[in-house]
Amino acid sequence: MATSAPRPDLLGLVFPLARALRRIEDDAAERHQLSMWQYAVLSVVAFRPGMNQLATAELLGYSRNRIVADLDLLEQRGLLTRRSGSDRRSNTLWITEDGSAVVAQVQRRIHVAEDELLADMPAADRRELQRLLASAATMATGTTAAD
Amino acid sequence: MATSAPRPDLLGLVFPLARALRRIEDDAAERHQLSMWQYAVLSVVAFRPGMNQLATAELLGYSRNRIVADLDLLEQRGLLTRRSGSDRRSNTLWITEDGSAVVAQVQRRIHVAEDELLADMPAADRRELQRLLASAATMATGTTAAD
DNA sequence: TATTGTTATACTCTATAACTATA
DNA sequence: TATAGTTATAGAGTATAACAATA
Repeated sequence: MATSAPRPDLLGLVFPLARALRRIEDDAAERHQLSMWQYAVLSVVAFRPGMNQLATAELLGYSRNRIVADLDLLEQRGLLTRRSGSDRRSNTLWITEDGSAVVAQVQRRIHVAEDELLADMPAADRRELQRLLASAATMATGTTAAD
Repeated sequence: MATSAPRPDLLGLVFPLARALRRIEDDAAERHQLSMWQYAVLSVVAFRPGMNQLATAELLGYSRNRIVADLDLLEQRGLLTRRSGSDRRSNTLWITEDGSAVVAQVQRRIHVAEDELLADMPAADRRELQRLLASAATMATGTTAAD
């Protein structure tokens, strides 16, 4: 009589993948002297320009405190700009041409590395995994932070 | 003509789920005054007893340095025991009855919380997500750390 | 009074190196 | 010489609180 396999904790399945993907993003961002979070912020600004700092941080599940220093660096490098809008307390964030180029380059490298990581997974499974992860992410946050 | 959606970074999909699952494990472990890693170590010892410290740490993608203090605490609480085997440099790790009970309790709570988190996902999708995550985890590590 | 951005501080986590005892 | 376990330390990452400017 075969005993059924014990139910695994989902984190035990997600964690190794998350760690590998984190490493991929770290490495790709580092080639442009960016941290993973700096790249993440920049890519949100690239795909959803015009939001203020707080909304950008919250979309990423990041902190309004920590985003400040990252934006300082990104702005200093000419990858984005801060503009004060009608509400003079808040800064809206706008991507620059250089910023767009950096996001595109980093993202290209990330996608190549992702494809290598999952090379042995059939394309249909990969699409299905992506769909299910997007669905789970929505349940985990109430909204999706993926662009 | 509709523009196709830009390809998302997989980390952007995995991260929110991983964070939610991490929080679930933190909370469940904390009820027994354990950290997530202490619970993870204990559960490896429960399901794969007799391994030494190094092998246990490596299975988790954890550090042989950091596992020491965790094992000190777990042993002190009577949740596991260290025994020196034939090679007197290495300690094999063994679960106790109390340890098994704690793992079972924490895991039960984790599974309840996971079910709540993914309550809106059809059961078939959840099984499929689990299967695909297990497959991806294997590719990310060369072996699966899930028990 | 509440909100956005900002800064400072303390705390946790993590990585690294070095030591010991065995082999 | 190499390995398992252990310890100490420095660095990175994170959370929290408080302040200024504006609403």
